[in-house]
Amino acid sequence: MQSTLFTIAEPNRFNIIELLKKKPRSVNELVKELNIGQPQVSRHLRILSEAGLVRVNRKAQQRIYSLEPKPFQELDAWFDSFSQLWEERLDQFESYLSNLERKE
Amino acid sequence: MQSTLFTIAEPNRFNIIELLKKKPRSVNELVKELNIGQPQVSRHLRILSEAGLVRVNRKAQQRIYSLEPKPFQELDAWFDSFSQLWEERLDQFESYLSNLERKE
DNA sequence: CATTTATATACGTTGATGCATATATATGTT
DNA sequence: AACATATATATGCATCAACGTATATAAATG
Repeated sequence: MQSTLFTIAEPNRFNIIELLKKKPRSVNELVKELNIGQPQVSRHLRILSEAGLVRVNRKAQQRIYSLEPKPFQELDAWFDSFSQLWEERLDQFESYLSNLERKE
Repeated sequence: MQSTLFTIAEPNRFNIIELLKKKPRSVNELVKELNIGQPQVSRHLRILSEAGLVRVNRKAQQRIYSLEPKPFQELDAWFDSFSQLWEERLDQFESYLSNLERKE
């Protein structure tokens, strides 16, 4: 799951993911919307594919790429586990407030 | 927010974050729990600090590092935006099911 | 079957990043 | 003030990953 994060963090791959989140696209569509060459797009798609983040569907000569939900679910869950962070801080703030009250 | 992701994706920084999530720690505590040298830990903490992911509190010679909640909240929200992915798939599955029923 | 369109791969170059070693700074202790 | 502890920074080196160019494969079309 940590390697998933690494894969997503690369700026171009991040942009590809943002585009694919809206709707599946062919390689050429991605090339037009990004500012990198076709070989780079193909290469990043390959990396995303090997990481299990996208799936491919053939349509004539085109390859239509779309996002694979599972890894994103996992990361979503991981980031949820940080919610304790701000909840604890809120608790601390509340006990600070009740201390104030006691003093008054 | 994308740069935040990039900062987190580095394996050692990821581990540091996992440790700090449990509780704040001094540099030396982190050094003992990770398999890298003190200068590297300090360097990664600096990067995390500049990215606004951690805060420092001095305690004698020690520097106690802890996580800053905001950026994690942001990423949590970003990954939530992917939930549409699997919900849509679920919708498709459901309409597929109701199609089956109609045919029967 | 030759050509066009769509995509993938190979290769060399370059820039970024992490590490180890050495050193600097800051605080505490005697 | 001298020394010890805790942390930060500087530097040189090695590795890795992304890019561009060129080329290969695959499918459609005339």
